[in-house]
Amino acid sequence: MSDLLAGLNPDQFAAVTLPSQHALILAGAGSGKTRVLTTRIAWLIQHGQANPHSVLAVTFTNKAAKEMLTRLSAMLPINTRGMWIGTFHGLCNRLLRAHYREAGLPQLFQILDSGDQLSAIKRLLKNLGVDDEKFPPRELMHFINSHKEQGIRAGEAEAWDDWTRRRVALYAEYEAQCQREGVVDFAELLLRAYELLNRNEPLRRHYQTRFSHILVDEFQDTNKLQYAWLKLLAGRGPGVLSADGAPGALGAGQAVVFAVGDDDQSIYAFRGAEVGNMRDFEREFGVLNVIRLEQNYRSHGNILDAANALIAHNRGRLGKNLWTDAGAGEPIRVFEGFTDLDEARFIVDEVRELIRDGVERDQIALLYRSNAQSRVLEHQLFSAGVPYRVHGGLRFFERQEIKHALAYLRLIANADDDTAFARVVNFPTRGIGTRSLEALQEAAHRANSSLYNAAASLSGKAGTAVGGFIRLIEKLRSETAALPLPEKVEHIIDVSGLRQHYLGEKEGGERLENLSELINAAVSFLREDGDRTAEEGGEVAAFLAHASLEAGEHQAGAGETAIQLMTVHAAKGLEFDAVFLSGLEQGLFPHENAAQERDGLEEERRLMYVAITRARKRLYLGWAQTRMLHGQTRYCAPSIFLDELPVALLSRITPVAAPTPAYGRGYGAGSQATSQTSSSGGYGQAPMAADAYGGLRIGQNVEHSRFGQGVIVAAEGGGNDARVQVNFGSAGVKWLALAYAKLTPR
DNA sequence: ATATTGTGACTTTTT
DNA sequence: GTCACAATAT
Repeated sequence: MSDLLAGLNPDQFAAVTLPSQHALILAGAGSGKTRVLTTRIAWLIQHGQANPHSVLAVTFTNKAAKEMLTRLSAMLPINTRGMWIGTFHGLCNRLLRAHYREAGLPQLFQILDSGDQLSAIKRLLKNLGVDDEKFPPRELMHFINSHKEQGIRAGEAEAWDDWTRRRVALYAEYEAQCQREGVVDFAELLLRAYELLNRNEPLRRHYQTRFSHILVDEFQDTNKLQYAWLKLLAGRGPGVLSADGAPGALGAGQAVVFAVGDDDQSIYAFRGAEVGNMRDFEREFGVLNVIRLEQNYRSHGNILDAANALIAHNRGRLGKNLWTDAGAGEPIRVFEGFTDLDEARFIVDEVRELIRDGVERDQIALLYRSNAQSRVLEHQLFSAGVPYRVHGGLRFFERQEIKHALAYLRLIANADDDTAFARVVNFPTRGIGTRSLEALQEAAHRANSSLYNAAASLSGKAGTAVGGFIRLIEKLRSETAALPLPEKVEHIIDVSGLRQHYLGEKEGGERLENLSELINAAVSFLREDGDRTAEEGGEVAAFLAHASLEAGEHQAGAGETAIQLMTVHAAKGLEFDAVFLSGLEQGLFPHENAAQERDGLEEERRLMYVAITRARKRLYLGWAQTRMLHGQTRYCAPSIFLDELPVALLSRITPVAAPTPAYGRGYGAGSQATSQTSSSGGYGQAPMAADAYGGLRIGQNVEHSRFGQGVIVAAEGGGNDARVQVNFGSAGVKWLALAYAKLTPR
């Protein structure tokens, strides 16, 4: 009973047992956020403040939602199945399925994932004969989505110039097309659900009365629309997107909102997240309870101190300082490579040492700012024979063979789904080329009908290829009507010719495996979520929604434990014993594009903060003087973030050589006097010992007895093999072995 | 209908 | 440098 609260620290305890009033929990990294959130729900239920039916808890990822459900069922002897715990999109889907008529949707409406949405837009542009040079589909997609995320329909969108007027018109056309086809994209899911509740008063009252407690995870990542949706459900404000609800006492039909978030970990502003929602929430809900969770259970002291010092450079924070009683631990290791290759080599050497010392492979993470950086690391790991796993990239339900199979399933469920139709009319190829397809588009456009209907009415003319396709779909529909979902899927894969197609393909083996896996996915879907299937429009619709909303793991975790490679974004929420952060260079991290964005540097800094706080015991920060980027060698200065870390916490280790101060910002010129920055341990103005590179570094001017004056443009190797490439101007560019050539620094 | 060549982009990303 | 996508050639 009371062991629910056992082991909570005072702040956590306070948060969990707060009275039924709005609350904002500022939960620092590693402060037990999820635990507090779930225990709060359990506590509310246990103390009769709420019952499972009246709780709504919302997260951003399926993973977080699942985690919450698992923990909750471990804490309480209740059935969590019927509870409204899920992602924003998942819950909106549930709402729309339950009230599809009121929402103006067909019962079996389909959900477009971003890939589907993009092809839908491309198709639209083609149909309308719009020049996709002037209106790039991706740009248009972003335009449409960001409007929807602000709650702005095409009819209400403002346009300042011709181009935008045109884009608004296309937005309207796109809305019409989706409506005609009975499909909704991700943003539409939220906007529809919002509008449904907003317009339909009885329905709104129903849900407002039903939910007495609303809990929100990762509140700093909510966008405008999500916040508006929350306000609506909480019974705040008349429902106009921008309107304030009057702060004050709770009335009937108002829910208590418990929001958990960390403004310092807001790293998704680029996709519409509004940290400002936290302040707005505090103000608009008249939040009386703001609790800070600052005790960190993850990292050693030095790591936390570094994180705190770094994030202190941001302005307008809600304020928070992490601490731990775990002790200072090891210093943060800072290393520097001549090239990105050097950096990678060093990392891999160090990784191998860690493994030798008994660190579990999956407790080691290699983090980077952008995906392109993984290449060098992967290469080195591969040659060293260290097993690794790269996160990100194609996910299960995004694979083409899976999308094809699902498109057949979609088409059977909803013949108006043109996206699905276009995907598989000629896959596997059945002689329906571009020409017949254009004729179909034309006919469909004229009749204002779906491609399928156009094809069906056109195919009356003899046994055309198109007719064959229609008959195939009809056949599939009738043959599979009575089959349970997994058999339906299997039958479709066989009869559509997909299996046959991949059987004949050279590299089709993996695709065939994936198709079999899809059947398994259907089986486990029924096993795990089968009970909600009825309220979401039947097995097929529920499964398809599942496929769109939960794109599946990135890759099957193939047995062996492996080093983890991922972007810093992908690492949010995870933790590792040892973390390597590579590419700490100006222009890369912070990324150069961030400089153009409002508060771009601050978001980059938060990203760095997230990266640092992933580490439990050991943290490595690395950078390289030169890096191959876009096929060109770039000369790099160390990241400004390195300068923002207290020198006392760092230990400089330079793998190849300790170079001299030379060029660029951060060294020599300017920063020497104040050089807290790049001095101390290993480099900076410290006198150079004789070493492999003789105190030379890239960008440095040198003199050679025969070639004259030059500048070092590259370096490789170390020790006796150390070589540098020098541009001597008119004398040419030479590689020189340092063991032989006499180079004098200038 | 498929193979080949060319062109351009290229931060981060869940749903 | 390399990937994806599109226009062109076979």
